[in-house]
Amino acid sequence: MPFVKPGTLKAVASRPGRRTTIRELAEYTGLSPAAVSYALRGMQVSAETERRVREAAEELGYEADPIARALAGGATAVVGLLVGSLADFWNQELVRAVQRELYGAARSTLVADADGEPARELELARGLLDHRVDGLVVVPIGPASGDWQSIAREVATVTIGDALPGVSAAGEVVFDHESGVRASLEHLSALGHRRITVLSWAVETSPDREAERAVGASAAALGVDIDLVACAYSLNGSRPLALELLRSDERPTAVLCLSDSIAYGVYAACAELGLSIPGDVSVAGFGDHPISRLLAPPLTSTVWDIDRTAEVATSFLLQAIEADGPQATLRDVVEPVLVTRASTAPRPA
Amino acid sequence: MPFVKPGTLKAVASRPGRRTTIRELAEYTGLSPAAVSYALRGMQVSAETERRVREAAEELGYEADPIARALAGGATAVVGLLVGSLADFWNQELVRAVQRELYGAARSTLVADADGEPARELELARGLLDHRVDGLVVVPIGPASGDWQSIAREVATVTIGDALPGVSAAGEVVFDHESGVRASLEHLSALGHRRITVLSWAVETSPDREAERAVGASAAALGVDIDLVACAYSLNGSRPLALELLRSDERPTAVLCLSDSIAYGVYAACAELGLSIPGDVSVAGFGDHPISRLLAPPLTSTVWDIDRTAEVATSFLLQAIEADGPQATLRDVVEPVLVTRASTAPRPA
DNA sequence: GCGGTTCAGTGAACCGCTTCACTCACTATC
DNA sequence: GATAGTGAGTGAAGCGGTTCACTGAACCGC
Repeated sequence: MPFVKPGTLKAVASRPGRRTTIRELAEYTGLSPAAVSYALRGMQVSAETERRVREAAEELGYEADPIARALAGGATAVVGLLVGSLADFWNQELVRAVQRELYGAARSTLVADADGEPARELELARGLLDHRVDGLVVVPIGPASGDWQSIAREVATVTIGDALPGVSAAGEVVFDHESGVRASLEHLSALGHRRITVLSWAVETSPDREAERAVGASAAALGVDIDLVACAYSLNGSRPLALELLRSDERPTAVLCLSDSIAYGVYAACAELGLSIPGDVSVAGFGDHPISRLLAPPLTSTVWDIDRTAEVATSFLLQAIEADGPQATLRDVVEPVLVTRASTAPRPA
Repeated sequence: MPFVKPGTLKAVASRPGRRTTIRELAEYTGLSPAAVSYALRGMQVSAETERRVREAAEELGYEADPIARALAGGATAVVGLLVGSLADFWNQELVRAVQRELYGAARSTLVADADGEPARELELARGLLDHRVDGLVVVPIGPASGDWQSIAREVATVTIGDALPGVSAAGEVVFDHESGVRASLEHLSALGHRRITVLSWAVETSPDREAERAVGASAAALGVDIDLVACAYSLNGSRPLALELLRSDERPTAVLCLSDSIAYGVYAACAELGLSIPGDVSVAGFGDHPISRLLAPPLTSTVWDIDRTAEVATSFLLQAIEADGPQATLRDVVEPVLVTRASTAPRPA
């Protein structure tokens, strides 16, 4: 609480050396520390006592120490946020949005960044647990595993984007990747593109992901040729790859990037090579970061509503934390909306 | 440590229910918990004992519990990162960069976002302290105050961007705003602009900031008219303001935005109003976010090297944490580099 | 051979909160 | 009217480290 709620400041600032402890509060109210502890959490005590304790807490500016509370097994009001890559702009926005929601719920955020390496995910998650986070929000990039299951059993866990199959998380906000991919490929196909390169960060890390499977399925249905290529998750990561790709003899006429950040790298590469978008190559993104519409040219992309995603995920998490026991998995599917802008155009003759 | 260092995973995963404690390790080695504690931190014990303890720790997969350590007054390996606004893209990148540096130093990050409200800063900083962060990285937006001084005394604090005057922080990575502003205004002035609007997020929150003072000084020297306008720190915040500004009868011919994010809002507004950049209005940013060069048109901006800033700030912080006592303030000045791109052009006739 | 250091290691208190097991007073039950 | 049952509150034992004050042995020089 103190981390985010008003009122703290004055109190803490006015302490001479150290903060008020529960024992002092107990002494002040003439109760035992145990009673105070219960009262503050609204358990076991009479209404009258609770009122008295709260009043005293107010007067003395008492705020429970999150660290002590954590050690004793209580809640910390800290939530862990584990993202696959902070270099990805969509994820950056997500962090902001989740942070904001959690601030509203009087909780702070321990952020961990797997930096594109799936192998780090579990390690980071464990680290978050070591810090006694009350809950975990994960944007997974790696495969599910038994370790995840055991983590999900230990702490309320909500996934965003892809679910962790076989893991009974407290909540899942999943993207309907399949329909997003299909819509994008249909769009490009309708523009006459027959050879499309799909750049995905997940090709190697979780190749059986829905999105990648959808690529194959849609391609078959549409009769287009697809090159599915693994690509780092960021502007700087995708630029070199895009350069190589666009320099090759068999340059595709269209590139679908499974993240806007990747598309930005393609833009940078095109600029370097003097290629025109969409004159020489059409580019589509995924996620629709707020900046994408401002690019030259504005990027065709698929909207995954960041604020709503964060809001739903947070609400799932808070519900799970309150419930404090295994519940049925809360689930929400985010439907994509394809926004066509000037970065995609009919295939050049 | 466990948060980030390899080796943890196996160990922790293999625990049946709970992790190894220092007492178990003591029993295993035949020493007292105190000796083990000292040994693990390389104090007071013989080399032989230290070796034995480390070996045993390895075998048992022992990792100190950060929470218990924190309560007892030790280090947590958590660093607090307080930014003025996570809605600002430059700050988002900074968070990523700092995170990355800290990961390299086996530390995790508690992120707090003042969301553009200076009044929240201190409260959030206090909250970070409650969580016993070993250090604090602050990108301040509000004024300095005695409270900051007391915080800086309690924990190693490094500021980025603006310093907190009067506060003896452990480190300061300051931007040479003055020279950045001067270069930008000279550039616009040289292009013939005589009425320039400067959009700054700091006008109200810290009006005596160097950057804002520099605006006045440079304007006088160059003989241009300046409107210094307060503006929220993000795309969505600046767009409405920009709309209003550009719709007015006295539309400026040039806008200098003291953050690229603000410039993005101006871009969005121009798009809505059908105004051409730089045909109708020249726009310059500040910070040079990696995306700025990809906009339509590419944004003239002032480079503040994010990765280097993060690197220096982190190294200052780590030095201060190691030193663990008041030292002289470490200081680094980041020099701006103006990059002129297509968003600025001669004043329309 | 003796007082004085130094070094390695010990025991116990403590950080501030939670919770278990228990008491005590009071009410409901037969 | 004795017994069980309940609700409110207490005491003390943790949680897993750190650290202070202390002991015992080895070493020092004279």
